[in-house]
Amino acid sequence: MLKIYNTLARDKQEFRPIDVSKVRMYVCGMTVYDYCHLGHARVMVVFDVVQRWLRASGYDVTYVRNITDIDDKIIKRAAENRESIHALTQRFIDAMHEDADALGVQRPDHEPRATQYIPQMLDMVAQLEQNGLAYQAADGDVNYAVRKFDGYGKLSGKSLEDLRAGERVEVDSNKHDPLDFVLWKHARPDEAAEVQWDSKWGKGRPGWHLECSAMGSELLGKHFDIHGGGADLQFPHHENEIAQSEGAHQCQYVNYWMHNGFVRVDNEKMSKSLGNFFTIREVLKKYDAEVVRFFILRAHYRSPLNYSDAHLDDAKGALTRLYTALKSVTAQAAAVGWNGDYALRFKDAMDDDFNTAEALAVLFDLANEVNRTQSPSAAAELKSLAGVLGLLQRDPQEFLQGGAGAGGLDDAAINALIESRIAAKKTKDFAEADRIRKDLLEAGIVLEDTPNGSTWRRA
RNA sequence: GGCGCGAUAGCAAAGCGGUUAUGCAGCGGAUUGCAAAUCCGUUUAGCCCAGUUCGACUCUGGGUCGCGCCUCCA
Repeated sequence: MLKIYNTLARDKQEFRPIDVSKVRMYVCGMTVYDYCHLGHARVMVVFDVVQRWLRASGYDVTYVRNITDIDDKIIKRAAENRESIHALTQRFIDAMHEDADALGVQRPDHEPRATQYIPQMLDMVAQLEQNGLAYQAADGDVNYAVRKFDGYGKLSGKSLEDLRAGERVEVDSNKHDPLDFVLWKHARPDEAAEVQWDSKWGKGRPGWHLECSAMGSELLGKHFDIHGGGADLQFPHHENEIAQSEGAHQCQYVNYWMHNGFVRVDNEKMSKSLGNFFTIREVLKKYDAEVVRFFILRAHYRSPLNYSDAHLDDAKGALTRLYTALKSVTAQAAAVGWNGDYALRFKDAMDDDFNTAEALAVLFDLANEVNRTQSPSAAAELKSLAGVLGLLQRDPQEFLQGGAGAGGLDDAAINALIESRIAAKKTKDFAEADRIRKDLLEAGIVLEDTPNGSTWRRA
């Protein structure tokens, strides 16, 4: 039985979908005005694994991950670049897809863009206004009246009084209450027509929180199973989503809220504002994408994850061990059989709030068995279980010999050197054989002699 | 100030009230011409102080330290 840590309950709970065999899941995706960084990579990989595990468990999953393509930062960046909003966002949507594909992240079933759901958002504002939860302020903005919604704070565990004590909320005299948030922003005279939509409250554009509420209910219904995102979205974004959706629809919005932990650099949150971020494509120049995916899945999704080259090197070494086991024994393609000891341990780990760290430990035990017994069925099990996590699906040789940098030895040169070393060994000229091996090692090539000849991999 | 999370061996990172986590690194052995890879064995743990218990890294309370949210953020 799958258990999920539900932020709403602050506890692990047994997962019971609304429809017995179906799971409807929404994850907050990217605001597309720049390249994705490692923090974005974590959300994508973590919820990709959630989605994969739900499917592996037999559920019919509908997975939605939105794209925010209208927002203050996008408008600002487009103006700086002197390009249209559309050109800017399309460019970074394409880049995001490249990054996600490289990391083995499967495409969600739907990737709704905010600008394509403006009518649904306006309907929602109208419904909120009708329910007495929204009002148009003097400046033209339509705001959400937070104090009129009873459950405000139930997700983040904050009370309105506590928030007030924080004194960090900017005072805006147009709001009835400083904690009210914007549903519909009135158009400014200097803003391009591209960022203005007509509405009964005048020209304007949606507030950030509104899109997820509107797109979620449009694609998954007013009440769905799982909503995920980074821990920094818990408040205010997800809290506001609940206020909007439940305030408009008068029913429970989401049953299970999941939040992944941050990627850190030097023990600090990786973020745009701190400027301490590494883009995915930057990291992929140096490390294999599967190594990055493995690095992310090595930690539990709610734990902090420290980024450094040393940690990536460590992940690379660990993944190399798994591929090395598969190199020695051919694994025929096989569906996962869930009756074996390893498979059951793996399943228990994944069912325990997606404990990928534990699941990977099972993979290493299985790799030991493969190395020990050279059993093709054990190798097949290793490959199929890893496949559930989106790992180990490549040809081992390709992984182990991949990553040649520019200027390095190519395969032909390596093989030629190996041939001459074998010739030297035949004449017992070990000094020459060792010299060749040393030269190769200095070029980043590790030789492994086996009874059947020599193989190589990149260090 | 309010709310929340965490502290595990040299590094990284899990489970668990009593029995080997796991990966890397180290040490000993097997194997090898020597290595590498692999296998076998093995050294390093559980922030501090109390309490509960026959027994706590694991539960409870109190400290200390770190991190996050309260403002855009995955």
